[in-house]
Amino acid sequence: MEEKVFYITTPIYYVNDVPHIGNAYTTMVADIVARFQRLLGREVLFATGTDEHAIKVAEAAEAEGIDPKTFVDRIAPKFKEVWKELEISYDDFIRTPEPRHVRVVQEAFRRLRDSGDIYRGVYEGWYCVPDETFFRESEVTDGLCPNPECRRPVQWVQEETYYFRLSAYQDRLLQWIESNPGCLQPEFRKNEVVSFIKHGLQDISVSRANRGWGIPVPDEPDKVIYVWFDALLNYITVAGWLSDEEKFHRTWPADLQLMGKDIFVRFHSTFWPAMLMGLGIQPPRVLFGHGFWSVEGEKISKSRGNAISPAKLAEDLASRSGAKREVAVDAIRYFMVREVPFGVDADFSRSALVHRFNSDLANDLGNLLNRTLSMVGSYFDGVVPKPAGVAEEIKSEVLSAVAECETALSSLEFARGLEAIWRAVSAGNRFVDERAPWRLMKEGKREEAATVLYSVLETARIVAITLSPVMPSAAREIWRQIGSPGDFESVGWAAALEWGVLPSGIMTAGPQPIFPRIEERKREPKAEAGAESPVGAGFAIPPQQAPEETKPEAEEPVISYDEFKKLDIRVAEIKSAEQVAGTDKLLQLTVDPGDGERTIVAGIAQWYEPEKLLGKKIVLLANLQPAKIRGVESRGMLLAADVDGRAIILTPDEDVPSGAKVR
RNA sequence: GGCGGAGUAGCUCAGUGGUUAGAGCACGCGGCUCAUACCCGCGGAGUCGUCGGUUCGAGUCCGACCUCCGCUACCA
Repeated sequence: MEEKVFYITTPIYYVNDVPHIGNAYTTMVADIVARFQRLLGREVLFATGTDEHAIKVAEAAEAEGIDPKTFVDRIAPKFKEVWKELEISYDDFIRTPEPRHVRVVQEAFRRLRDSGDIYRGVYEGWYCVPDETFFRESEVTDGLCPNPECRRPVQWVQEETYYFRLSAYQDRLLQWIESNPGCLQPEFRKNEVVSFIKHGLQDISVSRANRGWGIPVPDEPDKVIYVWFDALLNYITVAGWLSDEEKFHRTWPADLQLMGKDIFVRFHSTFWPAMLMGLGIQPPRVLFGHGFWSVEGEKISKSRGNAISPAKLAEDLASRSGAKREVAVDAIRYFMVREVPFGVDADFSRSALVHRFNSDLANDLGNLLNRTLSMVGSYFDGVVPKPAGVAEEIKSEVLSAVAECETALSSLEFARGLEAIWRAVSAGNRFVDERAPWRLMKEGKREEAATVLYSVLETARIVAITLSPVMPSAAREIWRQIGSPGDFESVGWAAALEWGVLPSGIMTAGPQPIFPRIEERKREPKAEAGAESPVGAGFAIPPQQAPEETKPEAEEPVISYDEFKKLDIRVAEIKSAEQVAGTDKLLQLTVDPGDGERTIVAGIAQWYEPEKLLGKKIVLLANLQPAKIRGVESRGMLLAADVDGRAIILTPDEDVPSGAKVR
């Protein structure tokens, strides 16, 4: 008997949405799972695709004066391009207009109609064309679509339509959920589904008037099939339903269907399994509704213009760090599954990405490889040394990390899996530190040094394997640099469970930093972490406004310690001072806050003479947004006591060096 | 309004009723010098949201309340 194929799906995406960080996330996660399963030796079918029959699509085409098919034929390939850039290893890419799919949809419709699950009725009420959604009379109060994202005018329609008897599946759905623990994940979203179903399910309209785009209802060409009915069925089209029964038998039910939380409850956890039940097909094994990404704390929306393109983001990251483009893609994949537990909402911020990149990838992993290969180069001519024995302590740490990683990845706990890998990385760094091969070499203990370095290379080999589902290119590069022979693509997870596989005597490729550190600002690394840099600091994330400033605060505002930490206040020496031409209050000062001279403008001319200020130590707010005052750029603010409008400069109680931090 | 979840270190979070509540990051100090100014070690005055209860013992169980979030319903 042939083994079940591991079948994993993403939703199929609307073709009028270019992939952004949100829907790329679903696809990246699916890719990670697919690669992991292949690594474990499973045959995998990983499917994604495009949903092209929406009325929105037809309208967008019309707006450009072309027919819908031409329109989608132009857009759909762009998805493939983006997925390729993001290293998405899909096996099948389905487009809903494909004949194999049209046939499935029509046949499913016909069968459900024959069995009575789809019946003819009349719909009367409000209809929102762009949303393709019907609303009850009570829901529409002002003639506008009740969907707050939409709010466009609705139409009163009265038409014959087909309904799917969703209401009949209430008990069967609840029973399915109850008797299949884990079929709806995460758990807290399962509860939402149960609660939704228990409130009562209404039959759902599954046809629309034919406006020249969509899959026609069998025998009734004046109607087309509702896009969700159409779209959901893609999952069984790909699996071979009606076209390849043998394949379908090996593939269905899907092992994992991933999607965002927005389409989890109503569509994937309710309508979809009910449709399958009506067709006599098993529901999928696991449906997973993950959380949403915000960007710099704000909801992703086209109108805000913060729907960042992951490909563009990778390009920017690459250019800022000097990493190869595919490594930058890997870094983004890493960030998105490492930053938060899978399932919950998360925020994508530039500073968090840079932080992860520098500390996890560059410092911990990259540098481990770099320092090791560098020593192998200088002590052993770049040849993998022969160990004198097995270093049990690091071996056991690494192998237990692998075991935990496997458990975690199997249960979709990616962050935990990566934490486990990083424990192996840390073990490597600690081992190098404790054994200090540079000291061993000085003491002439060459064999011991060989054992240490070999052990770390072995750690790197194992890390490369376990990391490869998340970071395929970086993993391949690690593999190459340590000189590991053989085709990396054909290595399996089992090779990570064994210690001592890397052959001695082979040449390494020498250290070439895979993740070059991103040096953001040379002189103020501390303030950088939390601060939002106001001026174009790279990355395609638009600068944010500061909304908290606009709220009127009647009471004395309180700031958190965190906010205080953002202030970079330092002692600075005044090097020169002169009146700003044409003003009577402003002095232009050259000050040295410890990192070189800079110019600031201060409104103290009425009380201080320029000559007397020379050499004086003042207190400077150094990271105030630069401003041009009377044509002079001021990069900082002198702090002074305000006594009835008069400024009194603050100076240190004792002489302190320029640059001393004030806190 | 109903249902559900969350509230633990500066931040993000772990934490089967059982000694002095943990991890990572950040911060501070020390060490090392192979390495991408990296890495390693050490450190912490936490009302475990509030109040009450059960218990020999509660971050953990129960009740009430406060705050935030999600889903759902907006029907007297």
